[in-house]
Amino acid sequence: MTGRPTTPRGRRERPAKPALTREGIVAAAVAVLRAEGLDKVTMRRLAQELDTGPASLYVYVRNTAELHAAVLDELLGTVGTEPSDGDPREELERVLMAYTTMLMEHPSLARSALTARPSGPHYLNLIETLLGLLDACGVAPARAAWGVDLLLQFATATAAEHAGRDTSSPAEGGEEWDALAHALRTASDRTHPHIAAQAGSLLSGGPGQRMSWGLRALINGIERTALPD
Amino acid sequence: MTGRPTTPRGRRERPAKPALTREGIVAAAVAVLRAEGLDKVTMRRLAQELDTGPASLYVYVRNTAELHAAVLDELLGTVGTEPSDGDPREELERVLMAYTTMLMEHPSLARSALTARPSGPHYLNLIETLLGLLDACGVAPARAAWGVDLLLQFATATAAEHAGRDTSSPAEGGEEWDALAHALRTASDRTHPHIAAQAGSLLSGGPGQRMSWGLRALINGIERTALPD
DNA sequence: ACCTGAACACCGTTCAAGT
DNA sequence: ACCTGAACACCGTTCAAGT
Repeated sequence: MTGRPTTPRGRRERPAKPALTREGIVAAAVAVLRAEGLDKVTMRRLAQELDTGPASLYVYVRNTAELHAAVLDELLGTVGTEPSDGDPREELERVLMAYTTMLMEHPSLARSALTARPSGPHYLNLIETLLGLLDACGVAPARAAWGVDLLLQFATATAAEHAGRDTSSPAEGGEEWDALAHALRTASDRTHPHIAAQAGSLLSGGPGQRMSWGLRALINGIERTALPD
Repeated sequence: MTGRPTTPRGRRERPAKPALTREGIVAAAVAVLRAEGLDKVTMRRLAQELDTGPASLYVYVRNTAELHAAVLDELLGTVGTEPSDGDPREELERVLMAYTTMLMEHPSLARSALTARPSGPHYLNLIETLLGLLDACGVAPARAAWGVDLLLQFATATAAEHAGRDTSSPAEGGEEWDALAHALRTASDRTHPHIAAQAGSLLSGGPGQRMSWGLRALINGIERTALPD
């Protein structure tokens, strides 16, 4: 019974408890996010994963919100931002759809992103890309600058709305939404004539159609609306 | 030492532990929200407030998210929805500003609202009002129906973005935002030419101006963008 | 049916102490 | 400087048992 000494010289037994770094923490966070969702990405859980105590993480990360923002910037690396040669409007739609699709796989991360915006390199690249595309669409630069905010907010919020619906709790979020759908469908045309008349339209369209229409409406609005002096 | 009998007959000693009802729970939740913010509106805290155990609340409320949605619908009662005679565009802006302003006093509630939409009477009234105003602006009914979603999402998300900044933690959220502002200001014009050129515009404007411009852009976009067939 | 105590399985963050 | 154990002050939700 000599096997498996508890303090071996060999470096291969375990990854040998890698030194704690911000990158290591973020990488572990991304792994836990992919495997089990954002609400397992907690200080305590990460500490456990990295074989230390939660207090140690606070040397590298200010708080949970900052950690989530760093995770999002990391995932943003997935969203392609290579320049393209096609119609800039279509490209704009494509990039924002890609961003939204990525966030929809982690809707609770989208929720975080609304409050704690990332400021990492990938997020900057995304902003740069969007400004370039709006410019290519002929939108005045100052409008484009404010417009980027609007577009990113729309994409983020759209993804955030799906939190609770998809991954973690298939029941919960769905029921809230059903409650609203039911209320709209059964609204009295005496007290709520417009709702009663438009119930069909209010509930029509899939998420993709809504998103796509919303983006086009936003872009149309941005290029036509003058900034305040 | 006879004072303060522990089981008095008089009904005035305390409010006599009012019977548990959904309304009572929501009312207590609103009170706690006003006094101490949403993150004190917890099942445990409410139970304590109502002189019972947390388990008892689950008879009337499915979970915390549903409770928060009910609280929001309650607060929506504050947002005036009386018909007006002025310019419908201005009125539209006024109503949505009022909605946003209300939510900004409780930004974390806005965050909840993005996921768990209310479906109570006050929310329905708001939708009805918005549909009416878009109609008065001459927007085609089906576009108005999809547009209401866009407008409410924008207003809610704008309020939600301020969570963490204002009430609870004056430091935290501000620092995240500063990080982005700093990154934009110092972006290299070699790698990020558009950002470098537009840094001023990207960071200009107060929340009120941004909100107002965003609403106008949205309305312009909504009335000009055809629905998919 | 309604209500409850107690338990299960967690959280974020801080701080004094160690190395 | 970096790292840690332990503590403080909480959470949501469920369940078996009572009335």
